[in-house]
Amino acid sequence: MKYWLMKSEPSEVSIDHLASRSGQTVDWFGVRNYAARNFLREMKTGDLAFFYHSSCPEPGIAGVVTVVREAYPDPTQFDPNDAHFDPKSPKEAPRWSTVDVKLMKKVNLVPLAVLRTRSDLADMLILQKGNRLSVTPVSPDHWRILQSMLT
DNA sequence: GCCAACGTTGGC
DNA sequence: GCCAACGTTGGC
Repeated sequence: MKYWLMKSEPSEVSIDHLASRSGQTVDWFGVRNYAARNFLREMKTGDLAFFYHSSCPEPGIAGVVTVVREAYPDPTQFDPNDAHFDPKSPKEAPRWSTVDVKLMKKVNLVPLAVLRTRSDLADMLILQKGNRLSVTPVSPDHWRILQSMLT
């Protein structure tokens, strides 16, 4: 089993949106970056991920989710009315994938500013300068450390 | 709103 | 294949 960190803008899908959905499940639509997409395709049912709020007043880890459906074509790439429409994505070989994730637990936000104070987390991908990947792997060590910080 | 960093596009 | 231009991300 692997560990991940997945960014979402709370104005699009927040941890509370997820909690209020039927089955507390949502599909991770809209990833349009090849490196992030490749990580989505590596995910297996049962993998765990931190749900991270980005591009908002207080970015940070807001919850834990688990993968309940492995990668399948992201339907929004074929919808001309969707902001994530990709006219160049071939129907027979869809460019973009999504997975379904289910809420495990909501936690008290662990702010990015706190993550940055931790020398034992300094090499997390999310904390590297210029990192913009919306889906990143998390090492078992980092996962364990972060678990102990969640309340 | 600013801006650094990065990814993608497209001309050559 | 190079690289300039452009668009996007995302923290601050």
